[in-house]
Amino acid sequence: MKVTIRDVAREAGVSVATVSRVFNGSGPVREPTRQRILEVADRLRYVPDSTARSLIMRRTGTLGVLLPDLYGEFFSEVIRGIDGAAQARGYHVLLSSSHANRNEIVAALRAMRGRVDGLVVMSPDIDVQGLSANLPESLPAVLLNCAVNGDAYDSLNIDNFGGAFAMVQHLLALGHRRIAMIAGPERNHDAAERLRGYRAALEAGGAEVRDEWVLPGDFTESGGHAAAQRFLELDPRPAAIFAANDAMAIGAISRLRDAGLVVPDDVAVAGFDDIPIAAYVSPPLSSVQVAIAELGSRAVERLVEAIAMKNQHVRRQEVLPTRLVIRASCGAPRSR
Amino acid sequence: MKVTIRDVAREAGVSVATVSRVFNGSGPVREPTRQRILEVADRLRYVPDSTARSLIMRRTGTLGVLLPDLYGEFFSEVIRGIDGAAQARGYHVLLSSSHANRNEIVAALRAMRGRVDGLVVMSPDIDVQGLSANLPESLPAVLLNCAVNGDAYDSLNIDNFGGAFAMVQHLLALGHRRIAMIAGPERNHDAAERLRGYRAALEAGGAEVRDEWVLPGDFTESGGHAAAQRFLELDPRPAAIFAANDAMAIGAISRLRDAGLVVPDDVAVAGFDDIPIAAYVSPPLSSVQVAIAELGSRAVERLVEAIAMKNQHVRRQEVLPTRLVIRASCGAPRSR
DNA sequence: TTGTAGGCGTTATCAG
DNA sequence: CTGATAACGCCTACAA
Repeated sequence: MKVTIRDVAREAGVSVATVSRVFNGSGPVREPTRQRILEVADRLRYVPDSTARSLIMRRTGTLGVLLPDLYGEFFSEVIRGIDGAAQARGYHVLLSSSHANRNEIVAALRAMRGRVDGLVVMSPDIDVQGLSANLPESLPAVLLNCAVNGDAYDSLNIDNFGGAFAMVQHLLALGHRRIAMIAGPERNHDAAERLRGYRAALEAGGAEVRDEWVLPGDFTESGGHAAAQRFLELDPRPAAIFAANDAMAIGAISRLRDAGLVVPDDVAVAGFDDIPIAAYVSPPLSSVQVAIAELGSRAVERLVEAIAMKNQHVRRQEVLPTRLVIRASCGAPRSR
Repeated sequence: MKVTIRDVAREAGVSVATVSRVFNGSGPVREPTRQRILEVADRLRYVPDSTARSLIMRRTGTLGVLLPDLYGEFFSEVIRGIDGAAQARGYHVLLSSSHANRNEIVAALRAMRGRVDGLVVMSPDIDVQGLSANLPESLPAVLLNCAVNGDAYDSLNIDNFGGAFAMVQHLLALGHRRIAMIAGPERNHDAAERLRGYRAALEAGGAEVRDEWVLPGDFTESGGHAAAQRFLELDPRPAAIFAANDAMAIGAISRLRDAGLVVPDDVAVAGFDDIPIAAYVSPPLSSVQVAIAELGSRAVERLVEAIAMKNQHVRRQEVLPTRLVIRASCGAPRSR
């Protein structure tokens, strides 16, 4: 049978209240009594039942994390950041990932109700409106990479627009005039912002903007590969490609190489995210660096704060800066 | 205030027992009554409190997952497999990752006690013995990639030895006689097995085995990069490199290229894991494919089974097969 | 078919 | 300082 606080109390010759006080540091307990209780508890291998605790304390000590169907290193880095920060603050992490559409997110959200003290929700799919209807007002939450409209939620975003703008600006400065883009998923917020940054930079630089130069993609290597295929059929063919993320950039480079093109001599390529592997591919990939792990840890910090404040705090919309990392893949165009 | 089962009962003019029966499908309830209760519950937005449920039912509906400090795509794939399988079976996933040493694993293990119905533990660090002392006998568990000694635990392993053996055998068949290896972390079980497979294949093939050809590594790209640096200083220099994982293989290729060497013409390279990106790097990387996501989902399947059987089932030690994926990076040596 | 009442293991509020 | 005892929200015999 399971050993409960009663067993310890009986064995130590005290009441359950005293045992409880010892384990919670609440209320005073005479030192000898304390020692005896601790000794007995240890001998009996007593561990407080966390379920019973959360029932009466109305606190689970758990943070819920809802993630979409993420790929590769981005996913693991975000989790690493979240998990690390949560552990540091004494919280557990209840993870639910691979949610493709809103219905799945909402379902997962309901399933987590009551099991967590707060929620980190990453839902780059554009419709957050429906989400808000299913987010209990009482449950603290931090939104990650969402198209957040007003100041109704705590949110954390990457500076997608600024990063894309800066990278395209850099490509222009290198002398590339015709720049294609491999876009991210249709309804993805990050993807949309990066596309917007691309367009804005082209306009600001007085470069040509053509719809046919925006190739559809899906954030995967194979998607980038397929997009590069379409790129090859373009006429005239742009001199550079800006991919909405690194995975697609790498997939694209693979296809270009198969076609006998040399990056960056024939086509310059740049990505977004600066995943760890970007520095090691061939040629090393220029990218827009975002502190992925920090995105996760920062979200947890904010969430824990919101929980402590019992939601009586001021909601903030934070935007994490990006940084250009220039490597060989976007080298200056072949001089002529 | 929170809406409880009592509120629903009162509002519907029945007892809490009936409401409970409706929500659990336990016991018979007259249809009209059922409908009325459901309607009231819906209107009141009643959701059963999972904490109270698990307290009395002695079941949390949650699976604990303990992972070491994993890198990149391997990590995300395992999680994807675990999470998917858990969701499919109606379980939640409590994640705790980035555990470097045994102490941390043990601490996380204690912290999870009582919060989960079972445990998936991945602990490739060689000392499982200490782990067993801290695993409550009553808690079902499945060990992943552990150096499991006997049949005391349910376990799941990759065929590290067989995969490494097959790949090195393939390199030998291509005509490479001198083959170096970039090893994984010192105390890592998978790494040790892959090294053993490498050595066995060399011996079986009558090829030379030299300790200096085993370069230390740590499963990261930068580790592979550094190992390749040491490889370049070898004299005579082997014609091929077998890296204990893909990340290191990619890091190594990067360093070789910087040195002006062409893969596979000057040096053949092969990796292990076959992470998704392996097919898209330059040159495409030959690797040993393991169904990473399946490793995770299979573990969950086994765990759920163990939970259902209340640990009264026969423990099994399962080994997942690997498959050689040959791409350009290990092409035949330059003819001469 | 439905209701009553006794826990599940803790914490918290009072008295003592 | 310590001990009863009432919640916390729910499930489940046992009765009716």
